[in-house]
Amino acid sequence: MARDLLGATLTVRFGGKVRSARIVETEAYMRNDPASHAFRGPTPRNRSMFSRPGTLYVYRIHQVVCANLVARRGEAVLLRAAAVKGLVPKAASGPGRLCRVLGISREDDGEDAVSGRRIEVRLGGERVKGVLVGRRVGIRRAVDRPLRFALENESAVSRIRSFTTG
DNA sequence: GAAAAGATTACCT
DNA sequence: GGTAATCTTTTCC
Repeated sequence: MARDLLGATLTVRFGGKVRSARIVETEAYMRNDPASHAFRGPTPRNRSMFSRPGTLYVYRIHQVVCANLVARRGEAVLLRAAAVKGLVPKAASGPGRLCRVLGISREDDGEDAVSGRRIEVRLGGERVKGVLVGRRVGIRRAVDRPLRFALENESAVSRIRSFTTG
């Protein structure tokens, strides 16, 4: 699903406005994955990660928030970068910047992104080409698993140098 | 209760 | 390339 979300459209509704973005970088956090927030089972923070597929899991880290989409119960995809319509490419390069520029906050934690009240993810439909694969960023455990995905030739992708495949 | 760690970012050299 | 800022959650006593 992390792969399939590349090229998907993420739409967020503010007050009266709509901001739309193309997802260009993701990471997968799986079951039995020591790097996953869900590894040690449900806690108050990661509760929504065990909810239905399509649920948003939004958490705070340092000074920022990051957003995930639940793939299966206990597994989620971190949205790392997107190309936002009408903004410079680097505006949403990185999970914290992505949430900031799209107005995603912890109040969105647990919301459904498929039926889409405020936030909606719509898959592109066609299979994208030129997918880069690499190690996940910023983790200390399970660092070697190839669970980071990004689109080639997208300047919104963060830390492009660290990819191993592509 | 207290301490440590962290799916980051901005700014430094 | 490295590190400080900053604050919430988890874990441990």
